[in-house]
Amino acid sequence: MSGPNPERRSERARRAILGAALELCREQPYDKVTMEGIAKRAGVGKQTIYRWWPSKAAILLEAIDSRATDRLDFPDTGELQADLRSQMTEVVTLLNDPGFSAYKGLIAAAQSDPDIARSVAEIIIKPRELHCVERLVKAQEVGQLRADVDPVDVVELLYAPLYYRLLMHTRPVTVEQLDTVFDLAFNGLTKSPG
Amino acid sequence: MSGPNPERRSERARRAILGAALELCREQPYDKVTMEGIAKRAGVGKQTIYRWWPSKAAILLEAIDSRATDRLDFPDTGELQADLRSQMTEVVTLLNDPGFSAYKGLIAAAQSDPDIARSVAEIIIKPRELHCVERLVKAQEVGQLRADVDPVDVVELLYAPLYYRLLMHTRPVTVEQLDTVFDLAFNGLTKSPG
Amino acid sequence: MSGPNPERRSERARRAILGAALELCREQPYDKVTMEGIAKRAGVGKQTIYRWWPSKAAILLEAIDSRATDRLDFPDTGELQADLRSQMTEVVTLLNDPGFSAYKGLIAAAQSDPDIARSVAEIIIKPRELHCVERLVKAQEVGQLRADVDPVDVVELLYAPLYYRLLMHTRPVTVEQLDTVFDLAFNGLTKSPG
Amino acid sequence: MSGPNPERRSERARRAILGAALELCREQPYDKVTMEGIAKRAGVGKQTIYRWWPSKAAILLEAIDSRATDRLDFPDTGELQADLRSQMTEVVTLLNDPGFSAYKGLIAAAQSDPDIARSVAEIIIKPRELHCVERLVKAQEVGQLRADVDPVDVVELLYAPLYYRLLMHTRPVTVEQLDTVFDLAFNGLTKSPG
DNA sequence: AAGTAACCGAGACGGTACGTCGTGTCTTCAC
DNA sequence: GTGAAGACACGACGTACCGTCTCGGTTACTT
Repeated sequence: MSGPNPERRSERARRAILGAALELCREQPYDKVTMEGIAKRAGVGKQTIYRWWPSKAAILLEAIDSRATDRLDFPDTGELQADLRSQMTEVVTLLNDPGFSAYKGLIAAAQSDPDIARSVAEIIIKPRELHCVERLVKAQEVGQLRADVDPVDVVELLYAPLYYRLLMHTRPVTVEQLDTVFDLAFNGLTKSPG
Repeated sequence: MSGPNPERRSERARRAILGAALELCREQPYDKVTMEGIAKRAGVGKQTIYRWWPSKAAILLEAIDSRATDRLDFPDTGELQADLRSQMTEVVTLLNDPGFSAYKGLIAAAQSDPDIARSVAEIIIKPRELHCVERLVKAQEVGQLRADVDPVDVVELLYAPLYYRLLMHTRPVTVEQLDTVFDLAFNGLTKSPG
Repeated sequence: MSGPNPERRSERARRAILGAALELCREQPYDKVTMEGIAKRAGVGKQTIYRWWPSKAAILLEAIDSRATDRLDFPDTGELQADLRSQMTEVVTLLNDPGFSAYKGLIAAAQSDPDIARSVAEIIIKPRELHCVERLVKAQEVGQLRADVDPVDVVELLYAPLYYRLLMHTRPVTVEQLDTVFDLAFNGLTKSPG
Repeated sequence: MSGPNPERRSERARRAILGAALELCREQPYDKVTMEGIAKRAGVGKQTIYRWWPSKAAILLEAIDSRATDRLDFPDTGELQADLRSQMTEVVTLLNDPGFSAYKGLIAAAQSDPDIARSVAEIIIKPRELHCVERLVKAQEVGQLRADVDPVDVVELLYAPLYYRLLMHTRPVTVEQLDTVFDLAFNGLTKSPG
C-alpha cells in the first residue's frame, strides 16, 4: 500500500551507507561521489539506498546531522563572549575538518534542489541557530547583549563571516577570525573599543 | 604545439554561449543545465565550448562577471552608511534576480572544484571586496569608520550575512536585512545606540 | 569478478538489437548504420549493446549467422551438379536479398578488423564450406568428382566467382552465372565438353 | 563559376596526399585512416584534399591505380598457363604486400558507397580483366583455351579464388594456390588429368 | 514447522550527458 | 586564387551514472 516498512530496515545497511558516503566525501570532491560508488563501498544494492533516501544529498544530510549533533553544545559560564568563542572554535575546527567536507557539498547541493535547501535550513542550520539564540537570550537578560536586537540576527552576524570564507574561498576559516569578528561585532564599526 | 588561436575565435559563438548559459540557468536549476543544452541553445558545437572553457562553471564565471561588472559601482556622497546602503541595495536586488541564479550555482560548483573556487574568489569576489575597501578607507580617513580595523574584515562582516541567507536558505535576502546589519555592525552588539 | 552475467541477460533486448541492426542495414548503407541508431531503433540503451557486443560488426555477425543458418542446407539427390545448383541458387538469392546487404558490410568490416575477420571466417564461412565439402566427398566416392582434389579447393572454385561479382561489382550475381561456372569448372578450360 | 582550376593545381600537394594516404594505410587498418590524418601527414590543409577528391576512398583509388599500373603487364610467351602463372604470381605478391593493404580497404569502402563501387570496378578491376582477356583471346585462337567460352568468365574463375581468400580470410593467398586453381580450372572437376 | 512477505545484495535495463574525435564547410592569411 | 592552417556546426563514439526493474537468498513474522 505504502512505502517500505521501517521496522524491517537493516540497521547494518543504514550505517554502512552513511559511513560510506562520508568516507567517499573525505576522499574526493562532493560531486565525484556517486550513488553507485556509495552502494559499492557500503556493500549494498542501489535499491536499498533508493528505498530509504531520495538522493545523495539526503544521505549526507542524515550523516552529517548525526555526526555533528553532539559536538556543538553551548556552554554557559556566564561570560557570553567566552562561551561563544569556545563553541565557535569548535565550529571552526569542524569546518576545516576534511571529514566534514561533505558539508560544503551539501550546501552546494542545496543551491540546485529546493528540497535539500529546506532540509539543510530546517534540520541542520536552524536548530543550531536556536541553540545559540537560547544562549544569547540569557545574555540579553543579564545585560551582556543589547536587548533591542533579534538574537537570530546576532547569530547571523557572528557566524556568517565563517561561512563566507568557507564558501567563497577568499581566506581560510581560522580561530583568529573569531577575534576579529568579536571585536567588530561587539564593539561596533564606529566607536573604538573603550 | 599549443592550444587554439584566440585571434581566430568567433565572437558570435562566444556571445551565444555565454547568453545561452545564463538563459538556461534562469529557467532551471544549475545542475540541470548541461553542456549539451548550452550548445544546443547557442546553436554551437560542443567542441567549440570545450575549446575555450574547461567546464560549465567556467562559462558562467565569465558570463556573470561580465554581466555584473558595471552594476555595482560605489558611490561616494561623504556619508558611508548611505553609500553602503545604496550599493548593497543593488547587491540585494542582484542576489534575488533569477537572472543571477547562476551565481548560486557557481558558488556551489566552487565547493567541488578548486579551480572554480580560486576563480570565483579572485575574479568575482575579491575585486568587488576591493572596491568596497577603497570606500571604507576613505571613511576611515574622515572618522566614519574605526581606524584600527582591517577594512576587508569589515566587508566580510557586512556582506557575509547576505550570503549566509542566500546560501543557507534560512530567510530571504531583503533590504530590511540591511537595516539590521547596519544597526548591529555599526553600533555593536553590546552598547545601545546612543 | 568479471563480465556481465549471461543468465540475467534480457532476451527481449537481444532480439530487438539483432532485428534493429538488420533492419537498418536494409534501409541504408552499412557504414551509415550507427550504434546509436541501432539502440534507438531497438528501444535500448547503448550500454546494453556494448555490454554484449564489442562492435556493430559483431552484432551483425550474430544476426546474419542466425538468419542464414537454416536456409542453406545441402540436398543429396545423388546428382552432384543438381544438388550444387539448387543450393547455390539459394545462395544467389541471399546475396541479392537487401535483407542480407548487411553481409557485405560485415565482409567490409572484416578488412579493417582482424577479430571480425576471424569471426567471419570461422563462424560464417568455414562451417558452410564444410557442409559443401561433405557433399563433395560423397560425390568423390561415387565418381562424380575427381578423387585427387581437395574438396575445399573445389568449394573455393565454385563459390568464389559469386563473391567476386558481389564484392567487385563488375557484374550482378545471377543464376545464369551458375551455369557458366559449372560449365567451366566441371568441364575445364581446355577440353570442350564431350 | 565551376570547380577548381586544375592548371593551378599543386603537383607537390597531390603527391604528398597520395603518398600520405598509402603510408597511413600501411601503418594501420583502413578505417583508422582519416582525412585529418592524411592532411596532417601530407602537410596539407583539409580543404586542399576536399577540393580535389570527394572521399578518402577516392584518394586511395587514385593512389593504388597509379601504383599498380605498371607492375601487372601480361607476358606472351606462347604458353598460356605459364603466362598466367607469371602474371598471377605478381598479383599474389601484391595482395600480400602491406603497402597494398589499402586495396582491401578500398574494396571494403565499395560495399557502402556505390560511387566507389563503380570506380573500383571501372578503373581498377575491368581494365585489368581486359588485359587478361586479350591474352586469353590469343590463347583461344591457338587452341590453348576452349573457344566456346567468354574469356571474362574465365578471368573470374581464375582470379576469384584469390580474392575469396583475401577477403574472407579463410586461408592465405599463396603461389601454391595458383597450382591448385590451374589444375582444377584447366583440367576440370570431373575428369582426371590425362 | 512451514509458508510467506519484504528487505537484502547484485546488477541488467532504458536513458541522459559526458568529453573526444572526425566530418565536411568556412574563413583567414601567405604566397 | 591556390594552399596551409584551423575554427566552426554537427553527429557518433564509447563511458559513467542515473533511477527503475528483476532476480535469487535470507530473515522474520504468520498460522
